[in-house]
Amino acid sequence: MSEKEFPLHIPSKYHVSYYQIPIERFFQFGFSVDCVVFGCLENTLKVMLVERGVQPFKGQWALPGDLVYPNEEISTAAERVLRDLTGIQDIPTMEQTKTYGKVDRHPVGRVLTVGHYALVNPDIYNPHASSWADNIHWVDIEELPGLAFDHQEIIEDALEALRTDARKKPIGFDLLPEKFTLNDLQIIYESIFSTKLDKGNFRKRMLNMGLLKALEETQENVAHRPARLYSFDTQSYETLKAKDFSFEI
Amino acid sequence: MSEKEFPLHIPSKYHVSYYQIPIERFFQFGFSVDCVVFGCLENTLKVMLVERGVQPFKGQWALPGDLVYPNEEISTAAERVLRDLTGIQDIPTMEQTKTYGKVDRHPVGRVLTVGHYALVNPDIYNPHASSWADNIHWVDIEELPGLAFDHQEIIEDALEALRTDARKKPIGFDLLPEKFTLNDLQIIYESIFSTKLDKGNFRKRMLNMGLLKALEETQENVAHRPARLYSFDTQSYETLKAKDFSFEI
DNA sequence: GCAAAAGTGTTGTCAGTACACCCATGT
DNA sequence: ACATGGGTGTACTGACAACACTTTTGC
Repeated sequence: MSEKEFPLHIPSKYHVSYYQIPIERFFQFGFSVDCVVFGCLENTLKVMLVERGVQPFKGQWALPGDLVYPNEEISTAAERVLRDLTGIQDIPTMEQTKTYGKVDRHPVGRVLTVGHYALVNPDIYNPHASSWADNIHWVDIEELPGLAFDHQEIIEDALEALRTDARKKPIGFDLLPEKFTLNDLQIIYESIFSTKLDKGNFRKRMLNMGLLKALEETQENVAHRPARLYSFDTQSYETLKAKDFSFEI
Repeated sequence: MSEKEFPLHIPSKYHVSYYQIPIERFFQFGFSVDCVVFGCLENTLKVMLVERGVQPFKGQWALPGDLVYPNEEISTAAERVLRDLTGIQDIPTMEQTKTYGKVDRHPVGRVLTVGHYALVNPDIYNPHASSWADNIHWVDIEELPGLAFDHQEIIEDALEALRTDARKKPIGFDLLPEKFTLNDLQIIYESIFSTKLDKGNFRKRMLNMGLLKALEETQENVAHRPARLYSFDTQSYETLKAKDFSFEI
């Protein structure tokens, strides 16, 4: 990308009249996006952290994030960050959480950042993590290291947002591969909410909702009765949503 | 406020190395806050709108909002907007909702805005509205006029956030005066969720939660049996919150 | 007395919980 | 055979919805 694509288009057409201050003075903010990427590895909810390759905070652990280009949409920027990191083209879930703008949060100047959370499934993150293996780590949400900027706070808020959303929308499925067992699903929810759930009751609720398509396949090579595999029934979800059905957990 | 308080402090210490673009280029964003102020008038949930006094969109209906000063916190800016408008010093509820940043959302340049919602009660908004009477209106949420910028969308999202929060936190009380009847409270919730609720069941739930202090006072000069007045028991709420009690409606 | 809204009580249903039990597979 | 997790059934309970009823005021 060339410098020409970054014109400095300071506006001058209007003035903020009430204080007699030229409006250019208000156009000196920097602006970034940060992504809290959740994944489920080893039956635990983890967050993707990177080692920063640029100043400030070079070498420290941080969330994947970047400055936004002057002509780039917020959501596009967040998707770009995640795509550059993992190669994912279509991110199933990417939600804005909150915006952080403390005057002194960035040593370079006044930089606001828009927090996001994303959910990725094992089909995706396994192959691609290796290309950046040195500086991408999946970290248990209970064991976060010291982080650059206010990224600790951003993660905490993202986790809260994830928990709220997970009660109302079937986003747990986005953390699973295409085919999964009911136990896989239960583990996801136990991990998100840090609780234990009753097996029988969990199964009944999930199956009664009509969002699962039972496949003919079962697990293989397990030292116990093999579990049936299911997949998320997107079509059924869309029809149910239309009739003011609501996912509740 | 003088111009001196608005220095142009373009940073130059660091460079974004991966594209060889000087970091100054990324510091050309404008940044504002917008407030969706909810109040309950005539037993209906309303939103405060203002007639814009400056360009762009001068003369059109819009949300109260303003550009943020380079050394001002986001929350401070939102409180300032509301204080300038209503004289309120301590806003009981002011929550960030979402950030809007479409490239073309502002005709002057790239301006991001952080949406907020605020709840105000009749004790406050009645006296102060008159000082700006010409250009402040309370509008029924079902009957919004055409609005400047993307303010329609900001209101819709704020209403959704209000509804979500109102189910989990006792914020309905912030829309009421100090002393209120159970029916007043019921009307608030009916208005927020646009539904009808059963009187008996609503009373039972509210009283059982232990968040209401029954006063010795009753209504006066009503053409029916006068209702008992209640106030919100802040102290009880704090103790209950500590024991992982959760408000649910 | 009557209208109007405050305030109380009763009943049935349904969803969630706890928990016990059987089933199929690898070693 | 037995360990392991998959999968099913039952009984209890407590919250909530529906609705009928009594009470207190002004006119």
